[in-house]
Amino acid sequence: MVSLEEAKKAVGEALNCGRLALLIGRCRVFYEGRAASKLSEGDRLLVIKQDGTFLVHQATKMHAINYQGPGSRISVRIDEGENALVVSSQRTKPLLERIDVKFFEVHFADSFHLRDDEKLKLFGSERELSELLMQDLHLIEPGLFPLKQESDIRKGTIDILAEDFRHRLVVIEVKRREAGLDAVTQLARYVDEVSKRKDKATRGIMCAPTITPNALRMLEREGLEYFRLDYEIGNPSARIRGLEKKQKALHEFNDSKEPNT
Amino acid sequence: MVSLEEAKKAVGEALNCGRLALLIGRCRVFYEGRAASKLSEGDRLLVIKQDGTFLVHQATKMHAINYQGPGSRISVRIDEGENALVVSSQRTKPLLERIDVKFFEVHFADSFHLRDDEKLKLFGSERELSELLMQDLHLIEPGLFPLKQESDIRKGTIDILAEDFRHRLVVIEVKRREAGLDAVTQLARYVDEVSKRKDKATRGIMCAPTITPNALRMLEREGLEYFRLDYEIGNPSARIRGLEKKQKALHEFNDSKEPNT
DNA sequence: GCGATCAGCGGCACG
DNA sequence: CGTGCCGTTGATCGC
Repeated sequence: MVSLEEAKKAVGEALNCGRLALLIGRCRVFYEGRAASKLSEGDRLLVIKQDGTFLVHQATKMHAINYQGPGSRISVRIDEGENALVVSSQRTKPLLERIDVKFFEVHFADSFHLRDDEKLKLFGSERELSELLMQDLHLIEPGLFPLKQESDIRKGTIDILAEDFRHRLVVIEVKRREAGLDAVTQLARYVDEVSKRKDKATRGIMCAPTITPNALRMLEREGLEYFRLDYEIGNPSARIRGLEKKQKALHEFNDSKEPNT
Repeated sequence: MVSLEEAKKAVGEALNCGRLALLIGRCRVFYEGRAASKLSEGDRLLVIKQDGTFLVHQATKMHAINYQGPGSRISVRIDEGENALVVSSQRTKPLLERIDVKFFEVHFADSFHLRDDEKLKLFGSERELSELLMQDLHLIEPGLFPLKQESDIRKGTIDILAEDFRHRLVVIEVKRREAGLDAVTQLARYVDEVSKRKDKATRGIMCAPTITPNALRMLEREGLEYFRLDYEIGNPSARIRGLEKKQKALHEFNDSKEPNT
């Protein structure tokens, strides 16, 4: 158990010296900003980082139940009337937003200096897959020629723009995980834009490890193509293992408008 | 400073008693699963929750640099050769994923019991706005009649389905924040689906506090409508303040295909 | 359990 | 600065 005064001192020290502050105690939480929330009394962990990051964690779940990103202004005061320690975070960045955490009891409070100059090295991002695929377009089909990667058009950003052996434009959308309706809609939007802009017949290809049945149905109805993208994540980088054209069998179109005769 | 043995004991105790564990120290982090990552030596905060949540935080930024959601299996061992404490988290849920945090020095390690039965009460969600709007459709235009909220169609979920005074179907998409291209695409998808399915002329209305210029251009080209949604978040609930039809002036269509005659 | 969408999304990279 | 979009997205809700 820590007195409210001691806890206040610990947080103040963290703020002054640019250190990490940790607080554990029984509190209520109040938030108002883009949305609003209330959380009644209970034990929580409060993490305050030197950049203004402000995280209120409950005992379970991954995400902080209330939070504020870097850049928020933090203040501490003791509410004599309620005999509570109030830690507040305020920012003005997207909007005026504030969080108040009112501690009635503090079980732990301290500050720590974290020395850390390292940045995470991440492998297996979509960008990385896209770059790999860019160099191996023949995996999709022979004669496919890369034109541009990350091509900005008005309706968004095309992962890969290519040309096939018949000089048709090909828009390729790469997904590192299962493609859903949103991914198909995205691809359709790009194909639409490119074909109109260039006034050329344009193909659209979705490359993803899997695709939901619904999404595949819509994709094929829109005249787009799906290739199953099989990839492996080595530690220095990812590697494309295979790429296989997939198509629904005709009889699987069981809700097609045309009967099968 | 805490000895590796003591730190191991603290984590073990947390695991046994279903408590929250906090570890601060100099470590390396290794992750492999849906992606892979490496993080070289530095000071970090490790949070382990009773539900298996596993968070590695650096000194800045909101998000944990490496993480694992609830349900992961945690283990601790001391690597005698390297004289390090290795805390690992493994799960199999979406895939086999593991994180290893190798501590060479531990500055702090303890476990805490958090008693907390409360759930966050959040106000101002899209669902809430949608419900409010459902009861005030006349704010959009007189004679608009609500048919259904949260209507599932094959291509997704329609926020509000209504009928106007001419008995045309109206698909309404509500956004609590700025509408972008994706939101417009989504609405267009629903309108397309509904009009085909019911074989009726169908309108599409986007209600959002703001809309990006790009999105507005695309929306109007698709023949959809935008209403500026002005709302306020009181604490017990949100309130719709106003709803105003917005339309681009003709001269703003500077890249329209048709000249203005 | 899968599937689609929301999130106080956050964060990044490019115009 | 906006704007689009990825994310080891996570979390929720409806089927």
